[in-house]
Amino acid sequence: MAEAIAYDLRREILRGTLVPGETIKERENAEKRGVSRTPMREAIRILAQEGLVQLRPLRSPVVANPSLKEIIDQVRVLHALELLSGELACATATEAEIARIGHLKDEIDRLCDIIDSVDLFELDMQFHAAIVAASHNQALIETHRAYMARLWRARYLSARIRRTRRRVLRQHGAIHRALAARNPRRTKAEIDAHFAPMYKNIESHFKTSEDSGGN
Amino acid sequence: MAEAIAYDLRREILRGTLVPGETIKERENAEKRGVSRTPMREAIRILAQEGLVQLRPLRSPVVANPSLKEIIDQVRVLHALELLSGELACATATEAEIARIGHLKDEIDRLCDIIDSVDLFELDMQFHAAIVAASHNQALIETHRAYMARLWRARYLSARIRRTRRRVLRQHGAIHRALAARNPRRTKAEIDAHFAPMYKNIESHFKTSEDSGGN
DNA sequence: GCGGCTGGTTTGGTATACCAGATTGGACCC
DNA sequence: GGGTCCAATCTGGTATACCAAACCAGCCGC
Repeated sequence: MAEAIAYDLRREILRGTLVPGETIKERENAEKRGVSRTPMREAIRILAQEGLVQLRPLRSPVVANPSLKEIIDQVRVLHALELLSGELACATATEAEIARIGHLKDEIDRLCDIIDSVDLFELDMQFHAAIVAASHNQALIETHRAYMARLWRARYLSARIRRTRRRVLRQHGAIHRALAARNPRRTKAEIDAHFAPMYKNIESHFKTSEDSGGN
Repeated sequence: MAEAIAYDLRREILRGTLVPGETIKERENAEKRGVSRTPMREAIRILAQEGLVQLRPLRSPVVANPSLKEIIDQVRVLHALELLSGELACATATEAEIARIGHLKDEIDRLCDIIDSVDLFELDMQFHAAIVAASHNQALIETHRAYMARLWRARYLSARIRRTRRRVLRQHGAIHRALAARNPRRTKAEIDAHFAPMYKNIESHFKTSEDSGGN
C-alpha cells in the first residue's frame, strides 16, 4: 500500500501538481487519500530515498526543488551507470534482449511524431531500461531505476525539445548497432554522444523556465 | 531514532552477529532494544534500501545473504562510481582536498602494520570516501556511501588478505599522484588497477569460506 | 508602533491496538 | 506410519492514541 501511495505521490510531484518547495503534511495528505499516517509516512520515506522529497527532522517534508547543479550531478551519475550497462551488456546480453532493444528503438521511430510526449518519453525510458536490464546486474538495474525516477522530470522537460528528436533517434540506432556488434568501446562512445546534448538541454531549459534554483 | 537503530542493526549484520538468512522479527528485535515497532520498522526499511536485509511481503524480513554474483555486481557498480569520482575530482578537487587524500594515504602507510584490520579498513574507506567527496557531486557521494555500506562485509573480508597490502599501498599512492597531477585518464587507470585484485580476492574468499551462496 | 515573549495549535515521532494473512503443530483419517 | 487438514498463534500491515517539539498569533512591555 505504501508503494501505491508513493506511486501516486511520485506522479503528482513529477507532473507538478505538488509544487517544489511545498510542504507535505502527513495527516493532511493521508486523510485526503483515505489512509492512515503509517503507510503515508512510509511512502514519503520512499520518495525521500529517491530524492523527490526532502526530509527535515521534526519538520514537514518538502517537495524537493533541486538546483541545476544537483540535477546535472545526478545526470552525471546516471550517465556513468548507463556506460557501465552498455559495456556489460555487450558481454552478457542475450540475442533476444538485443532484439527487444532494437524493437523498442523501432517503436520510438515509428511513433515519434504520432503519440504525445509523455507516452513517447515512457518508451524512451523503456529503451534505456532495457539496455541496463541486459547487463544482468541487479544492483545496477536498481540504482539505475532510482536515478531514472529521480530525474524523470528533468529528463522529460529535456526530451520535449522537438528540435533534437531526430538526432535522438539516430543515436538510439547507433547504440543498438554497437550493442548488436558486441563492441563495448563503440557502445560507450554512442552512449556518450547520446548524453552530451542532455546536459545542454537541461541547462537551457533551466535557464528559461527558472522556476527554481534554491532549496 | 530509527537511524540509530539502523546503525546498530547494520553493525550487527556486518559483524555477523545477525547471521545471513536469518529472519528479523519486528516485535522481537524491537522489544529487545526497548523501542516500539514503528522505529524498528523504519530502521529495517533503511537497511533494506541498503541491501543488507531483504523484505518479503507479509513475511519476516531476512538478513541478506548475497551470492557471489550479487556481490561482484555491486562491486562493479562501486567501481564505476569511483571511476567517475576520480575523473570529476581531477577537475573539481581543491588543493586542500587532495592534500587530505594524500594525508590519509600516509596514515594508512604508517599504521598499516600497527593497528588492527578493522581500524585500518576504516581508514581505507575514508581514503576512498575522500576521493568521492572531492568530486563535489552530492548524488555521487550518497550513492557511493550506500554501496560502501552494502559492501562493507565483502570488502572487509577481502582487505584482510595481508599478502596484498603492500600493493594496495602502492596503488593508493599512485591514485593520489594522478589526482594531484589532475590527470583524469591516469587517475581512472590507477583506480582500475586498484579494483582489479578485489574481484579475485572476493571470489577466492567466497570459495574458501563458502558460508553462503543462496538467498 | 515594534520587537520579543508566551500559550495554544499544528505536526512529526513514537507507542499501542487491531486486523488479516501466514505459519506451525497436532490431531485425525487413510 | 504418513499425509492432510484445521485451529491456535505468530507476524507483518494498518489504524489510532499520545507526546514533545516547532510554529503562529496575539499580547505585553518598551
